[in-house]
Amino acid sequence: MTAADLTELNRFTSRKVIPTGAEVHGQGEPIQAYANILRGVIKLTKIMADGRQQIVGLQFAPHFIGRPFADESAITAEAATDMEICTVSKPALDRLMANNPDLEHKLYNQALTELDEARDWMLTLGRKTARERVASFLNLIASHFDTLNSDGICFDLPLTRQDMGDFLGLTIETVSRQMTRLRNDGIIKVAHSRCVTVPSRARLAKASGNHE
Amino acid sequence: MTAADLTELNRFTSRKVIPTGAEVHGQGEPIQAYANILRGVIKLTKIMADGRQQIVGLQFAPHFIGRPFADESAITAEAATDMEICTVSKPALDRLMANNPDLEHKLYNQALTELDEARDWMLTLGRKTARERVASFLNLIASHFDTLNSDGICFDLPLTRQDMGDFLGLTIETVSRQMTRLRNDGIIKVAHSRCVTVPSRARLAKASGNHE
DNA sequence: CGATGTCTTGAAGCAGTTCAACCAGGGTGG
DNA sequence: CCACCCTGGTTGAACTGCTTCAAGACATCG
Repeated sequence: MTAADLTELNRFTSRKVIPTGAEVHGQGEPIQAYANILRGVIKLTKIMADGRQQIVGLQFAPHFIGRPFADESAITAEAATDMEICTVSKPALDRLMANNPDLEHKLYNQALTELDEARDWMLTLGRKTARERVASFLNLIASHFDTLNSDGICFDLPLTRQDMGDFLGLTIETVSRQMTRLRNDGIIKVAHSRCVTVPSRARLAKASGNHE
Repeated sequence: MTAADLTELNRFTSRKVIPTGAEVHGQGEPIQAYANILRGVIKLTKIMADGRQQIVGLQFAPHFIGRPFADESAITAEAATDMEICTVSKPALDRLMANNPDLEHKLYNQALTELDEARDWMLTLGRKTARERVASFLNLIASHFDTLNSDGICFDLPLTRQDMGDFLGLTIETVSRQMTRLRNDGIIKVAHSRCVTVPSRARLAKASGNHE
């Protein structure tokens, strides 16, 4: 967004710090506000009546969260980590968007990116093996937290094993087993179960099925 | 779209009839044109290097096809049935969109709908059983071709069993087996493998896992 | 009619789930 | 300071739902 957009927006926004697990908005509830992520990771989940759960998207800073032009949300947005967000009341942003094609254009672009990501993930869910799925997830996270170290890329996983399972369409046990397999194969190094080092992005990408 | 939009568009469009299996544009190819579906069904697929395939979306008339603001397509768009489309050159529509926030707004809205649909399907791929997936697919088609009959809703499947498998993340054999199971359970009636009758949408929805 | 592509059915195999036990870290309270 | 528990993670063994492989049925078309 441009500085002007942001200044305009700031008049209707409020900054919030929210803890892991907090719900930003719930599935089936009316939408009252949008938000921007300043720090942390949001997970977007869908829940079936019998409790089965699927994470349908992860969003990182400085992403926009919300579903314009709908009264009710079909998904739950929940803090995967401790985070900081900047909320905007729905009517305020809707008004701003109506008068500002440029803003709408930017949000449109983000929606298209999310659509590309969602479709990428559909391939992962529909056609990849458990090992490839876990590698795909690690690869996704690596692409967002690329703290380069002497031994490669190093990062903390923003998700629990349960969340990883819900994102990958697997059980927690399968995720765990595939993590140890990837560790034994030397594709990742694991310090304390949440802290991962990737010596070679290329090898990880290969394990994820993205290249032949 | 408004009549004015359409008139403007028509100056840069050409109508085409294309047969089943024809590629509208291919994965990894530069995007040269958009299109509107007048009749028939488009399948959007992603293919892995080793040949595994996933259909990431189905589009029906009068949907718009294309990925604005990208030079290259990440997916293949292919005719699932014989169809009629109306193509628009990319530069022409891009120009029109830049000068016409209303048009962009409409396309934005469609992208958001596609995003909702993609995320719905992620739940299907990640967490539903084979039976539920096949029922979900039939339910999806039923919602687009609701020719009401004396014995319920009746329609022709626009996809082969292979395509259904690629859409559902299943093999062709599993799709076939679940179709016969749904038939034996009285949830559908099948005339000639492509022609299906649904006596009760409610029972089908229940089998798809959407209600408890 | 054979020939070809699409669909169904059966039997065996296997990847991922389920169930259960165990382990590690990190509060908390006695 | 240690026993306690509690949450999150790992590992093992048995099971099962889907896949794989193989054969046969059905329809359409030259």
